[in-house]
Amino acid sequence: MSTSNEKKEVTIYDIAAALQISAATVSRGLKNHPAIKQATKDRIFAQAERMGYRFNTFARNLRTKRTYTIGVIVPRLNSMFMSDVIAGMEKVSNEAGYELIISQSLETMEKEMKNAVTMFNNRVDGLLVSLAYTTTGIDHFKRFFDKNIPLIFFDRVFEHPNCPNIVINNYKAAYELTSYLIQQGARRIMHVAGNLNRNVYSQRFKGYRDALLDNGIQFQEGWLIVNNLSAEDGIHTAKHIYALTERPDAVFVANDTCAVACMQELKRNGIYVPKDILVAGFNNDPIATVVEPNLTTVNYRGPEMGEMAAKTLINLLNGNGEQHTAATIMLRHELIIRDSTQRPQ
Amino acid sequence: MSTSNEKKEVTIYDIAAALQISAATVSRGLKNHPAIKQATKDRIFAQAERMGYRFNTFARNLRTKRTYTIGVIVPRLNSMFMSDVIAGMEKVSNEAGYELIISQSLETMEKEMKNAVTMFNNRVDGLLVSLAYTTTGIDHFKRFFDKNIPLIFFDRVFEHPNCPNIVINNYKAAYELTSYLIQQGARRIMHVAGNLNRNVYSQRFKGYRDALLDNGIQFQEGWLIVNNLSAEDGIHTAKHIYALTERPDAVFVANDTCAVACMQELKRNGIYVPKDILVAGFNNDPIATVVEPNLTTVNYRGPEMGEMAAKTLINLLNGNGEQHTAATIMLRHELIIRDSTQRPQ
DNA sequence: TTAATTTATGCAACCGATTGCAAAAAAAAA
DNA sequence: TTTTTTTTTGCAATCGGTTGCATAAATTAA
Repeated sequence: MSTSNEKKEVTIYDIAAALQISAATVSRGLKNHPAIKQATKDRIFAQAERMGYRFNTFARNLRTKRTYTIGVIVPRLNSMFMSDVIAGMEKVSNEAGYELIISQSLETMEKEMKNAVTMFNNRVDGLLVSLAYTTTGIDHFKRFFDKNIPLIFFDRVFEHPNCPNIVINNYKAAYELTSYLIQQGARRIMHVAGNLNRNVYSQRFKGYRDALLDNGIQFQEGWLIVNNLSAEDGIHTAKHIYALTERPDAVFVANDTCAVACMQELKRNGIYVPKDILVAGFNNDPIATVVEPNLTTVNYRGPEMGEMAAKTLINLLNGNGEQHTAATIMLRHELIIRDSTQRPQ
Repeated sequence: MSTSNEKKEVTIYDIAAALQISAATVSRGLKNHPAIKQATKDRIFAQAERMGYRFNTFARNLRTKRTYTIGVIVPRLNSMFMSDVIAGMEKVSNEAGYELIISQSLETMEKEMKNAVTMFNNRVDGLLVSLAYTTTGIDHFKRFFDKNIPLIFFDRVFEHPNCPNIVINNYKAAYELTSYLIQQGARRIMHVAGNLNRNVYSQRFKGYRDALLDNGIQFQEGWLIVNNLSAEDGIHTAKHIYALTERPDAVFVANDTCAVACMQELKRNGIYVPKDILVAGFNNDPIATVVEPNLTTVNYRGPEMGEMAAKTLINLLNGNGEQHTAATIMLRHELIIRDSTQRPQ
């Protein structure tokens, strides 16, 4: 095993012995317990410092059965949005004395299940989850419910009596965006969605469809494309559109990655945006301002979502907010209009 | 405190009692110890399942003084590169029975120091670090050296006798890229670098400078711009270039974000890439293939770097590789030539 | 059938902080 | 000075696996 030239670890017993007091006093002193005289505390801290003491989290966890740790499971870390979300969570958590354990499901239910087990074994006090693409149910979180470990979904959520949800109003955002496209003169509007089992995509689809409906446009089956919203899917979508005899005059894609890829492939095939077709995305990724023309999209602030999720969880953990734990918290979004949907007159 | 309607936790003692055997046997059985008869193991596992037993990590950690946890500190999570790195680390770690604790320094030394303390208190068995932008020294890792906790730097590294480094050959990559620009006919080549205290930027600068030198081009002080390589810095850089009386005919920027922003701002000011000026970046971010023209850059595979870093660390932890722990491991990179540097004839 | 091996299991002392309760010390009241 | 009250501090059991060493059980050899 490991090179074991580490010297013996210093414990509160060592400090107690050196100071001729009891370990109990040291334990209390170190955590600033009011029953300990200031003078004693000072001596304890000084001695701890002098001996190079480090607190043993495990001994405490073993005893208290709490870890002051929050588990986070997200599909992927590599988006500005997720990074922002996590930064927000970290801020709130650290201020409240909690640590974060982060893991990514890489969009598969299988990995998500493994992550859940790991989190469970690491005895996180609570869990913040945004569901993977392929997740079909949430039985893998049952153990958390059984043990009364609070679980909060954010962004990609699941309706469950035990779980508050933190989301944006995907329905409304899609409705607004679609209405805007109609207002720009579009009549044949396609929608590229992700897995409709995920709330974010089903809600966006519904918002889109209802906007059509409310504007007297009959939704046609062929206008809906469901795929994984990857860049490759964007290219496929463009090819599909290109091959249509009756082409759409606008496409609303449920994320920016796919929208951008689609737009570029359309352009390569001589279909220009926004001249020939309007394109809009969702998320406001950095690429949206790089692609030409710049992409119209929906922005929602990640830090806010992360903060809200962490705050809600910590309130639950501290026993506050039991009286009024909201089932769903909706954060605000904003439509960002750029050149990709500005029909030239 | 928390709603405490959780039932009593099941322990190996409960399993032992139910099966009329000793806790020691249960403990060994659960971890598949060869000294336990298969039949006994089967009974143990079945009983554990039946009683809803969950392993207590803390009791083990307390006893073994190992956590099977690896700490990871990175500047930011929100890049494809970092996400890839972490995916690679996770793969190798999980296969070897280790968990990852990930935190981001958000490019500041202050946060990095805090993260280091957290990791230390969480008793990670080892640490994988890529340094923040503003980090000026590594005293905050001294406690790890003192306790003989292995620390490996990757990408943004620091030379230290105790720490293996996992990097790419930034010098060579920059040298090759610059040579290529010269070959394309460029003679007045600017370089936009990040903080020169970070190896990645100083090495890229040196590679650039030596390539000039070796091609008989005299490096001029004004050709070097040092900034934070953000998008805003890219715009500033473009404005700076625009204002020059004697403009460069090529710019080599040390990352893609900044390169792209710079390119776009140049374009807005009527300076066209690659007609008027060649632009190259570094990293091969997704935006490099979205911007027009597509950006020439240097690719290096994150997963490989993550895997290598984790492997090296785990070898150290397991006591292998002590005889030949390399001080520096260099991974391969590749020059990716795209339109932004193709001078039209 | 008995002795020599091999295999399987148990004993019990750890790891280090926590905390209810009791007792000692110090301060205030009588 | 004695008694009462308030502060401080200590005792000791507890959390739940782990593991060296000893012993019992099962197998094999004699």
